[in-house]
Amino acid sequence: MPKSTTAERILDAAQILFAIKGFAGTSLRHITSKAGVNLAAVNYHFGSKEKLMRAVFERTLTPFCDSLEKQLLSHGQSGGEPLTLEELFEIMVSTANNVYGDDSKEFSRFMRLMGLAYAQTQDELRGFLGARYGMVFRRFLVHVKLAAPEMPPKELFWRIHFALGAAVFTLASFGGLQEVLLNDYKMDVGLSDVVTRLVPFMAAGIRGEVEVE
Amino acid sequence: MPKSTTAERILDAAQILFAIKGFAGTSLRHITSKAGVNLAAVNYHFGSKEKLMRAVFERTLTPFCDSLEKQLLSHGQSGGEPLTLEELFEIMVSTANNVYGDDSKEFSRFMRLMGLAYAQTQDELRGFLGARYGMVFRRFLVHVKLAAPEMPPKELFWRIHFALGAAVFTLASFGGLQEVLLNDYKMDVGLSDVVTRLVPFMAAGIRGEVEVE
DNA sequence: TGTACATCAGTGAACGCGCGTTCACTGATGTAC
DNA sequence: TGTACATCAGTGAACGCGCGTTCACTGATGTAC
Repeated sequence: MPKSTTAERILDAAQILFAIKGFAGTSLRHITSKAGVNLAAVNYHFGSKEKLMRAVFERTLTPFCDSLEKQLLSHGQSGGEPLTLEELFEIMVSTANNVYGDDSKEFSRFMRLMGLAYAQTQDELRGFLGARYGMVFRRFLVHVKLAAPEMPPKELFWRIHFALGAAVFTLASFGGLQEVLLNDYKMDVGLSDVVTRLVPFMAAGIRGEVEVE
Repeated sequence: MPKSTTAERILDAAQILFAIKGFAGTSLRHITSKAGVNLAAVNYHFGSKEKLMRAVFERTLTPFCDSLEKQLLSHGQSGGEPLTLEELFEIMVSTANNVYGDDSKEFSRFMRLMGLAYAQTQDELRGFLGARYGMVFRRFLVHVKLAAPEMPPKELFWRIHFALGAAVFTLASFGGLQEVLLNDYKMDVGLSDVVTRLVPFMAAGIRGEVEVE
């Protein structure tokens, strides 16, 4: 029935389990039994658990970053007005939507992985991600600077991370928060609902008056 | 030389290691060897690794939450003007400063633990923290609502989580970001620097115009 | 005051278990002559 | 076309290791009579 290859099945299972239990909390036996493949297949296809984790991140991040980069480049060379903060964030959102479709489960999983990546300062994952995807991030920063030219670089640096934090943190815990809202407020919300609220929040936070320095 | 008790030494070591490597990634042997105590002492004093983790969170969170609650209560019953968003966040900051002194290492560690707690939806830790500290959080929410009375509750719910996300995420990764700033921008920043920028960001984000619903 | 017993803090060694990884092996498919 | 060999995907079983936990034990301190 499943047409996917062994390597793909492993990646699928690993992505789901890493997002739930974290890297150290997920064993290769969990992954292979969920994927319905032989235990030794992980080391055969990926070499080690560590390399499997990189492959999971790479498979998730690469389509998103490639697509985002293309969007940013096309806006950068048109020579017109620089993008506003709202437009920039909307580009990120629509890129994510294009890549992950309307599968909010997968999107949430991706965000949980990103949150985990940040949580794990310790190991070499951060270095790997920085080396692999740092350029896209820096290109994005350039656009943010153009959108808020009067902001001191240091202040802007922090505000961008505040905004990213708000996004990653909220979207990674989306499942849990959705539950709270349903139980305490009797309100059912979708992921797109949150994203729609997130964009103006980030833009307003970044644009706010500079109070120090 | 060390006057602290065995249980305290274990808590100290566990807090540091959990913050760095996460819960699953830290073994009791790491903890006890760092603490310089016998391996069996963890189960003697705490019963299990799981209960040790709860004790770590409890020791870190309780002084902060107790102090915060006292502050909020004293402002709540004075019957004067409701607190502004900035004042509310400043209360959080000054409470944290009072509790953790100016030891930014300890503060960062605390934030990393909070980030980890959010990252781990899976296990029962979230439930434990919700049951133990939910009331302080709800009391804080009441004050936020008073500070932004015209905001629809659902919108406010999300914006508060956006703001918390910005805070937790940034402060948890403070060490790493500090390094980036030093390498790429040749700028050395302290924790208080970031907190000072964080408060207006959160306030501006929450106060921003409502665009949907 | 002395003695018997209880409680407490801590220890050393072992327990079974699940971990990531390795290895010899199978069987199918592709390639060379 | 047939045969020999190489490559590839996958497997089953075992490897040693570190894991959390347990247990019988020690020695110091406290309490009762």
